[in-house]
Amino acid sequence: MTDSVGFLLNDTARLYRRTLDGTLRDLGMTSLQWRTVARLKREPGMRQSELADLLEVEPITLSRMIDRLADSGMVCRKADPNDRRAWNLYLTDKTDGLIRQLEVEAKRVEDHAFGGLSDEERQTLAGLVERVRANLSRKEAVDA
Amino acid sequence: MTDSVGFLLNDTARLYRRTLDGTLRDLGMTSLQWRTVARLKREPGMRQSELADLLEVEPITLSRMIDRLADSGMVCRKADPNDRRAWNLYLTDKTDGLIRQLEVEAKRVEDHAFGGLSDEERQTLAGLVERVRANLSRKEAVDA
DNA sequence: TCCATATAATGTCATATGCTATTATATCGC
DNA sequence: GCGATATAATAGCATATGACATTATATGGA
Repeated sequence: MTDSVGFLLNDTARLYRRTLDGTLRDLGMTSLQWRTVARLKREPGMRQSELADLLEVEPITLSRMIDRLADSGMVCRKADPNDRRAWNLYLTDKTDGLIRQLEVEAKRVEDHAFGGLSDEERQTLAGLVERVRANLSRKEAVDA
Repeated sequence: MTDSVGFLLNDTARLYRRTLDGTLRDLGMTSLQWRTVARLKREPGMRQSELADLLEVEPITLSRMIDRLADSGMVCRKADPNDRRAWNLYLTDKTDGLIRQLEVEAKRVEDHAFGGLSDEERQTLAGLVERVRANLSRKEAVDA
């Protein structure tokens, strides 16, 4: 089992995450926090339930994560004008510098990880991994 | 950031883990538990500290994990004959059937994940990922 | 309209994990 | 051999997360 391509893929991703988490910790953020911020940057105004779904955590987990990010002034909640049960989430200006730092660090880790691979090899890798991802995104097939 | 090869690799591995975790949960095991059992199968008699190091969890975390596995009769601790501080860890006969089931399920997930890729493509993928893993295993280079 | 059901968010409790400290034992330098 | 230091395992406490329950609001059917 530990020699399979699946194991190799996961072990590599684990090393990747560990490396990135280390640099993130230096910036005072956890992995879930930066995923949260990165998503909000792409798509501001999301509801908590949408974001929790995208990040694949429970709504209550995201709720408390947003509490902390709001306490530290990085995220703000605004009442959803169309649904009084819901909040819309936005990044504050305070996060701009932090996000730039994160992008620099993420780029640094990526350069490290894919160092020595030509552009063509990177594209080949991306294409193959994308096909694996597409397979895994098809829910039904595992038990088929 | 979310379009990079690094993100793709991690997202794919995350889907892979999630799929496997789902089938493991049906067998009543968590991801850490099956990693623990798989390692012990490969190398019986390890000390807790060695195993914790391999699994990249804190010794206290593994200590409690072994408590639970021992309670359920899957692992047993034997006193290390050469070091009275240490335990040697062994799987019990009870786990044989479970490990076979795990291997079947792991194979099923792998077939699902890599379906549609030829043997040649799988080898290409494995080779490229292995080079990425080798890069990430070199600690020094991220900040260089 | 009004009731049943669904949904958004959050509180409570249980569990898993990490940090720090503690105990028992081993190893190293003299 | 003996004291200082290192190591194996574990306990106490703090934190992060998930399952379940609860509240407020929205939606759909009679």
